[in-house]
Amino acid sequence: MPELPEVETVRLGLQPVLEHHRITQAETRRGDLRTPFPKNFAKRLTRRCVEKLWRRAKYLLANLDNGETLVIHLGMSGRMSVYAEGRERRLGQYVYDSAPAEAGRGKHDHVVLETDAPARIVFTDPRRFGLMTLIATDKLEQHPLFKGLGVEPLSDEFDAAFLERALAGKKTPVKSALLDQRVIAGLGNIYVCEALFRARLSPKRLARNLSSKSFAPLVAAIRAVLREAIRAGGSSLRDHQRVDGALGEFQHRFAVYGREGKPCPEPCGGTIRRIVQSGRSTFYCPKCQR
DNA sequence: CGATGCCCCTGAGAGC
DNA sequence: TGCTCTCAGGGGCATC
Repeated sequence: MPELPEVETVRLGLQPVLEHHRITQAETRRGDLRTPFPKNFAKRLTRRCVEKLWRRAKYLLANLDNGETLVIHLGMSGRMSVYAEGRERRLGQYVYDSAPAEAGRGKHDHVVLETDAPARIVFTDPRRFGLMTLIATDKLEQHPLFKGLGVEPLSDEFDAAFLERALAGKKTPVKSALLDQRVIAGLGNIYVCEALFRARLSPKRLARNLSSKSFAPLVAAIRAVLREAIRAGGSSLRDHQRVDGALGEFQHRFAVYGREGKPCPEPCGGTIRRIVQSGRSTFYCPKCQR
């Protein structure tokens, strides 16, 4: 589920109760997610202060005051819920409820953190494709999870010249190239489809065959769709929610994703098609995407 | 190097 | 309130 905008939405929601706050208690409710939790995971989190909460690609990272970083990946169905202790109150843009006794005791609630905000943070992940681990902060960049990651699409580094260089000579379809986290870090299936639609590029075009003048509009489309999606709180299809349980809104603005058989939103008269590329669904308008 | 398929796992929705 | 099938926002791995 969660692509860059959803992870960023979760980060913004966690920030007020996690950044510059101390973890007073940590609990894992099973031994593993996609991979086992590291040795003494809960113990190593307990009494640590979070100095900074940030995002790289689709990973959430919490720098701790002991030189380790808590790394979180939401996989396909991962979710974070925040409950503030005590009376309901406003923190940042979210309203938190006090934590009911059962919060964090659900079938798919795997990790529960208490912080001195005070707040309870619950990680829920039915499919368990998510990941939580601890990595020495000064070795993050060399770690296998991060070593090969490409450019952040919302950074200044990501421009037409970069993308032209990155895709040069690639025989793979542009859709697959944009999904490749070694090229651009954080794009997923939804936003690649939406960005290609906005740039009027066929997902089937080979990356190396894009004309030089198509990179600037493609970069602009990627950045715009990500920014709009973040502003909308991400897309809620099945699992994604804000940390207060509210739904994202961007799914109502999809031009092509999940709209197979429906008319193209442009007045071209085309019909949205679904094809499969690298094992994932691609949605596009064959009439206006060339 | 690149493309494809399978795997991890659970739940939702469609079709019967 | 059945059963079976397909599909899902990710990503790692094996294979050809």
